Amino acid sequence: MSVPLYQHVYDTIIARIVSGDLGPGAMLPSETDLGRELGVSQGTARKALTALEQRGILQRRQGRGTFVATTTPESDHFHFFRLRREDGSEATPELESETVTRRAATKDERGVFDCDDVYVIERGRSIDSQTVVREVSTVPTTLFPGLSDRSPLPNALYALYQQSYGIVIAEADEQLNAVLATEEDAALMSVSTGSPLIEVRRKAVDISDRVVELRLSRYLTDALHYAVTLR
Amino acid sequence: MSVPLYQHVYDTIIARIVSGDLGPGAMLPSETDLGRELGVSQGTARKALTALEQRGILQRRQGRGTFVATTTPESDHFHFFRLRREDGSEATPELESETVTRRAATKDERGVFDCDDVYVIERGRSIDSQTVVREVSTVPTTLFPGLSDRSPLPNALYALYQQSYGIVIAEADEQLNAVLATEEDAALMSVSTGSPLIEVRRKAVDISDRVVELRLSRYLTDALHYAVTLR
DNA sequence: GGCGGCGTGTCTTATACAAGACCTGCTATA
DNA sequence: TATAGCAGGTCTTGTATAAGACACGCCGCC
Repeated sequence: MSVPLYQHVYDTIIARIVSGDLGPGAMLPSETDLGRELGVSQGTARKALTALEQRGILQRRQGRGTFVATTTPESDHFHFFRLRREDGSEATPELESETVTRRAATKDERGVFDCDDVYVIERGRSIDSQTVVREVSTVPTTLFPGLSDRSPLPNALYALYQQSYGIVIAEADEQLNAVLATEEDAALMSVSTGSPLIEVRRKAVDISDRVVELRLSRYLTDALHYAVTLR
Repeated sequence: MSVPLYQHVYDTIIARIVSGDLGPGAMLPSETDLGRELGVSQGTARKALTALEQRGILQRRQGRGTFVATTTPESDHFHFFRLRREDGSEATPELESETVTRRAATKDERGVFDCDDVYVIERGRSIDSQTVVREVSTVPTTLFPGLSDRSPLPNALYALYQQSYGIVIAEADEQLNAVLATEEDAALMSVSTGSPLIEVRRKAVDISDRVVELRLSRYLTDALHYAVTLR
């Protein structure tokens, strides 16, 4: 018995979510039923559910049941969108401009995506009527067929990924640098060239550990800041 | 019975660590003994230990025992120091300059620290022979008596906090902005005035949820970046 | 509106065995 | 004789089971 039983339960649930068998918001069987179904005890099923809950993939409510976490534009969006106002409040960005194009993947992209073509989503977004975000997302066409037909895309891309493609983002690795605004930045963001910006390179990973998106963002942090908690 | 039993076990262990009863690296009683000592079952003690392990406060090794996690300068330091080289490798900063002073707390500081006086630690740190970090840490004198006598302080402040004051940092809230280098920055970091920097305002919280440090850092991100993983 | 039942997750206990780490002592071998 | 190495014993945590008491949310019945 090399892999523990609870790991099997864990993997099974992940597989069901990835396959679309369990959609966002779907209710899971009770711990007892799940255990019986998979041939383990309630406690073992519970252990797997607890682990999935802690990864944020499931939500449990006493008296109600266990549900697949829903990436609502409001709640989960701010997990991966870290800009906050100075008082710490969440600021919902508005879509200002968008272009979606398709092109051949670069060698690097082919390495992470294992795909020949990519969609490139360029967007400008504003908070409090000030354009403060400029970002370029790159996703493989194999995982997101027909994405360009859906333009304009919703504000919260990850909610779209989940609802329309069954892809649940679980993790995002970000690398931040301070840069100076280019003329292009300045034109879009209505600041002067040479203003300081935060540039973020993101690698987004879904619950089955595939890299599903690369993103390059530039944030204007005059009235906002990038907030993060380290534990 | 409003609070669960495992919570009591959890709190007891935290209290023992905070009081210095359990120092870094100390071995805890076995699950069985701990349970017997606190009047709960082994499984309940285990639940508390698991929660503490997940918070990174304890380390368990099968066959060995359970230990208070040690904040080694090498391992845990990088939990809260996020600068990385472009290839993602950890870069150990060297202390370039340091001054420790004592002054009266501002109104804001009094609010978070509940203390009249603070120590202010100003430091410049370098990576790969290039000064890239300039930071000002503020800590309450009540929690860190005699801190100024210890100057020069070790590179990893949080290891000092733990080893000499029994204060274990559990969480750091950071707010990042892009700024331009002032003349002061430029002089210390050997870059030209107006270079883009990342400014970080940090609030460090220990395991008993006290704010124990405020820190303002400026990072030069030409050859490095600030790396973070969102989950 | 209030009460009670039912289904859910939550907490706690008890027990058993598996697996890793360490020590001790025996034994085979040089 | 000295010692390397193996076998067992015993400590630890890790995994798994079963069972019961409890809390919460919901809904139907009175």
